[in-house]
This record gives sequence, structure tokens and C-alpha cells, in this order.
Amino acid sequence: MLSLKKYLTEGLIQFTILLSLMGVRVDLDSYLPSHLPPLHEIILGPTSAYTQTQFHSLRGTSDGYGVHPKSVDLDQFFTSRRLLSRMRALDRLQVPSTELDAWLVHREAESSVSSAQTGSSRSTDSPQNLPTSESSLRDSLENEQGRESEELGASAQCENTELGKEEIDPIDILWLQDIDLGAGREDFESRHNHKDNEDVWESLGDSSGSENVEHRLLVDGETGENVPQEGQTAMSLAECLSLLDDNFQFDSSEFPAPPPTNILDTEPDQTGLEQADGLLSPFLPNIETPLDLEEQWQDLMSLMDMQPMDINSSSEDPLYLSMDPSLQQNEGIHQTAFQGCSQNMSVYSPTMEHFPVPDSPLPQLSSHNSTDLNSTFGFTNFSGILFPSQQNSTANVTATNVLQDPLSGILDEALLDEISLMELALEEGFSQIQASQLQEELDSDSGLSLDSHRSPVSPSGSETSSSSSCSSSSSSSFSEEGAVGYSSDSEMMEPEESEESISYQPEYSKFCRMSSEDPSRFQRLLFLEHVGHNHTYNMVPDEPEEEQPQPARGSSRRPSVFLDRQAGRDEQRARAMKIPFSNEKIINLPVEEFNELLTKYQLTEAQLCLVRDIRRRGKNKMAAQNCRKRKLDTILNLEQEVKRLSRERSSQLREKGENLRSLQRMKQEVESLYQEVFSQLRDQEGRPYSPQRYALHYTSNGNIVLMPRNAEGQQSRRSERKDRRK
DNA sequence: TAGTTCTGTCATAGC
DNA sequence: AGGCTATGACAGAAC
Repeated sequence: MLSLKKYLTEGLIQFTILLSLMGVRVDLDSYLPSHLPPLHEIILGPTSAYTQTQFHSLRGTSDGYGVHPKSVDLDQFFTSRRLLSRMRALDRLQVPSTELDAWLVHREAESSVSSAQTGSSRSTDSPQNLPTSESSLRDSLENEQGRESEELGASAQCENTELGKEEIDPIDILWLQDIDLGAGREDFESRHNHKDNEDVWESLGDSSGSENVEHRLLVDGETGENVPQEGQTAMSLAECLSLLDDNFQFDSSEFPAPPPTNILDTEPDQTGLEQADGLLSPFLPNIETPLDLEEQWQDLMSLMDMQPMDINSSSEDPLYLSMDPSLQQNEGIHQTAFQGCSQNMSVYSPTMEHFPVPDSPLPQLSSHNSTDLNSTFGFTNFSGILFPSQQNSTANVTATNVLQDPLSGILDEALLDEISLMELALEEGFSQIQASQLQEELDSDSGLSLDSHRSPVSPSGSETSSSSSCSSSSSSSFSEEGAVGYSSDSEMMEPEESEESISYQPEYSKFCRMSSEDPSRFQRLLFLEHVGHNHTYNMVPDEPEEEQPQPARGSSRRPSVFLDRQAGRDEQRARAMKIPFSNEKIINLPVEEFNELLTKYQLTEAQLCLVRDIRRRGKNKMAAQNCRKRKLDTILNLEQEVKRLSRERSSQLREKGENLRSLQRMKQEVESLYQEVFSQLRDQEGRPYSPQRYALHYTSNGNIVLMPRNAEGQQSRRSERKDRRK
């Protein structure tokens, strides 16, 4: 067996990998003698994990969704995600094309599953285009255990269009991040379940950590012919060889590493998916009707909400499709689109230094006298754009230093405002925390305003409704409507009262445990705060409460011990005093009915006192519980309000930054205009005015006058005096 | 064993 | 004025 294994691993497997890179799957088991076990069992043993599974079956395990925060698997998960992101980034850096590749990622799970992989819009990477870091990725890929399959499956949305690829890939990343956060999982699933019937490939893998775990397959970009097809048989090696010769020129040096102890087959009929996932090759005749595949593709395109590109729908040869030069020609378009996309994505990038000056071919020149601000805010020197010819003028260099004086007169107010704003910004740490705030805002803005998610049932409202229902309910119905929050020991009850009490205990239990009993449940409520609070403190549950598993404390204390303890004292007292009715009635009956009840029985003074005490304590107990819950809600509301205000503050800070930029831009424009006007002024002899001696000034009537600087100083002093007199 | 949390109870104010 | 609710404060039990 070992010799056979060695033989296979050094020969057939390597070749199989090559085939798999082309999208050809070979069932090596069919070439083994019938008496031998399946190939994967030969190599990996009967417990190999090469069982195909559906993506959603991995949910909660391999994708980290269900990984416990303290689980050691989490490190692996994040590492895998990081490596996967690198891998995908590397992939995107490749020359894009319109073809579909399938990433075959081995999944080695305890449940003996192997992942399937979906097609994705990737460059038609020949093996030499594989990232050089592939070897570094292999380990992570092997450890991904199919997680990559699911993640990579996200990118399958953007098949066959580069625009879609470049747009959707980040979206997928965000989706995956959302999933990391435990949100939107169903959305993610549904998002990808639309293509359950496509691009599912049996994975190749090597549990021994060897190479070539990552494979790329040429997949029909139009019809997605790598859809698993039922009943499809393995391709013969000879056919594969012929196809290899016909279509590809493989450089064996591009696969220098020895083939891993790899295996490509899965055990048939282990899962339902396997049954539907037969061997498939894009080279094989399409078993499904082209119409079906085209429908699938169109469905996919409609799901992607993209305009189908130039697709040769009549092509049945995926290889032909993948090499369709018409599709290749789209690369330029896609690259252009990608550039536009990338520009759009940097709308508020801190590195954005270009104001929307359209198509300005002028070089960016250093700004004069505002470089500090520019460096602070990353502003563009618009004067350089507006007056590039003057930037390098020596005269202007000297002039600008002087010309700031008149400008300061013009811009004093604005400058002061700006400085004050800058100071404010610095005091508030604006420049430092802006990014984090914006990030937070971006994160939080994805949802709705938490402030608006208050429960429609206010605490006071619930209280009112509760009390009104209490007071208005009849004695026969109080236990159903308003008598929430109290139960009593039923040991001494009369049969009907015992039933009443027993039926009431779950309500009491729910009431008492509604939000404050179990911290973990409460945390979940916090997490789902935006969904809505449960303010129905006194509301009877609509349906009988099932026996919910209580965490440690609740399970140990409730219902028996806790209820005994809670209901014990007054119940015992009532029992001792032979009170002939239940404590629920004592507590929850309206006053009139309660008094009527008292008149029915001849009670002693001590009994009457005890009954009134029980009623008082019982009501107070409920009131205390409501009060505490209300207090808790108040705290939660305040917390949400704080968050909302924080977001609002971030938004205002951002707006302030934008205003600062606008102000700076206008200031620079004014500077440039000033220079232009001043430089064009000539005296009577046709000579330019010296900026050291003259300056432009605005007058009160809106005119601009040229004034000598000494006169300017005198005028400014005069104005100062006037201001003082005022 | 000390600290924390939860719950019941009391006192009191207000409606 | 009595009843009810809300709430701060306290104590006991459980963890």
C-alpha cells in the first residue's frame, strides 16, 4: 500500500493537479484496480476529510461564525482571513480578465468534508501567474478547512465582469466582516445560495500540508459550466492528455514543487451535494442543456444586478469562452471602470489632496504661505493651479511674502475664524481622532439610528396598561391579564386556587427573569438593542412560556427554590393565619373586589392586617421590579443617546473639516486673484507697482483700491481708533 | 471570605 | 383620605 501511495503521489497526483488547474477533474479511482479502496483512502486513510459538503453545512464551524470568542480556533480563523485577503489582493493585482477561475481549496474537517469552490472572476492566470506567495498561502489554505471556499464564494458574484469584480469584491469583504461580527449571516447565505447550483467543485487537497492546495480552474465565464453535474463521469486520462496538448502549453518548471500527497476524489454519495456534484470538466460535453446553463447564468447576472457583458451565449466551449478575445478587450474598460471606482472609494480618504478641479493638467506646485495649512489639512495648492506661470517667478516669491500683509487685512477675519477652528480642533483632538471617529461613524452609520429604536411601549405605558388591566380585570381574569409579577406558594391552596396559582407561576417566572435575571440574556438584549426593547414588564406572555434552559444560577435556584423562597414568607404567614384565599388574589384583585372578598370571610383583625400587609408587599414588590427595569431601560437609553450624540459629534467634526477645507480653498483663490490683479497694475510710466510699497484694499463700498502701505497703516490705525471709540 | 448581584421589603413622596 | 405607584435605601441570599 505504501508503495502504491508513493507511486500515486509522485505521478498521478501531480498530473491530476495540472488537470485540475485546467478545470478537468479526473477520477483516479476509476484507474485503480477494483479491489483497491478508493484512492483517497489509500492515501489518507478511510477517515479522510475529502467529503464534499455544502457551504451552509460549514456554517458555524469553519467560517468563524460560531467560533467561541475564546476559542483557539479564532486565531486560526483570523489568520486564515488575513492570508486569504492577501491572496485575493494578490489575485486582483494580476492582469484581470473576464474569465472565471475556481479556487479549489481543500477542506479537512472533522466531519470529513471537503469544500467545494465556486467560480470567481479572476484573471486567466496561467500557473506562472499564480502569486509567488502561494506557498505561504498553502498552509493557511489547508487550515482554512473550506472556510475560504465560502469566502471565496462571495466573490463569485462578480463573474465575467471586471467592474463587477472590482465592485463586489470589497462588498464581499464587508459581508464577510459582517459575518465575523455575527450579523447578516442569513443574508450572506442567501446571497450565495443563489448560486448553489453553480461553481461547486470538488476540492483537491492535501492534508499533509503539501502543496498545490490552491488551484485555479478555467470556468465558463458565461454559463458557469463548472456547475456540478449529476452523473457526469470522469474523464479519461487520455482525453485529458489530448486536451492538454491541444489547448495548453504547460511549463513544468512552473510547478517545481513535487506533487503533494494529494487526492482529488471524494467519496461518492456521502452527502446530498456529492450526488449532485459529479466530476466535471469544462472540456466535457455539457450534459445540461445550454439553455439551463444560460438561464443559470442569467439568473446569476440578474442577481448581480449587472448588465451582462459581451457574452457569447452560443459558445458551449468554456475554453473558447475563456479565451474569447472580445472579452479580453474589455479589460481596458474594466480597468478604467476600476480606476473610477477606486477614485470614488477615496471620497473621504485622508490622503485625498485633490479638490475637484476637473482635468487640470497643471502640476501641483507648492503653495506659498499656506503650506503649513496645506500640510495640516492636506490641501491642494489652488493658486498653483490657477497661476502656475507665476509660481516660479522670483518676483512673486518676494511679493508673496509682502503681499500677505494686504491679504491679512482681507482675510483677517476668516483667518481668525480658521485659527479658532483649528484650535478647537486641536483641543478636541480633531486631527487625531477624526479618523477613528469617522471610522466609528462609518461603522455605525451602516445601521439605523439607535435612538429611534425605542420600543413603542414605554415603561410608563406598560405600567399604565398593566395597572389599568389589573384594576379593570375581573377576579376571574386577573391571572390572565393583569396579575403579573406575583406568585404564591400553592401548597395551602384549595384545588381551584392551586390550579390558578400553578398556572400562574410561569408568568411569574418570566416576569421575574425577563431581563435582569440572566446577565447573558441581558447582554443579548444589549446586542439587539436596536431591534427593540421589551418593555412589557407586566405583560402576560402571549403564549405559555416554555421551559427555557436557564443558565447556571437560574437552573439551580429556579423554579423551586427561588419560588419557595420568594413566596415563602407571606405564604407561610398566610398559612399560619389560615387565610382562606390565595395571595395572588390578595395582591392582584382590585380594591373593590378585594374588599368584597374580605367581607365574604369573617377574618380576625390579625388576619386582616396580614392580608393587607401581603397585598402591600406584593404590590410593592412588583413596583420595585418595574422600577428597576425602568431604571435599567433609562440607562440603556442614555447609553444609546450617548452613542447617537457621539455620532452626531463626529458628523459635525467632519463637516467642520470640510468647511475648513472650503475656507482654505477660497482663501487661496483670493490670494491668487490678488496676485493676478496686483501684478497687472501699472503706474503712469508702465512699471509694475512694488508690493512692498503698495497694497490693494477693499473699500466699504466694495471697490478695490490701490493704496500705499504707509497710508494703509494710517488707515488701519484710524479704523482702530474708531473701533475703540465705539 | 469578600465582593457582586439579585430580590424583597420598608419608608416615603407624589398622584 | 385612602389607595396606588414610584423610588431610594437596606438587608438577605446566592454566586
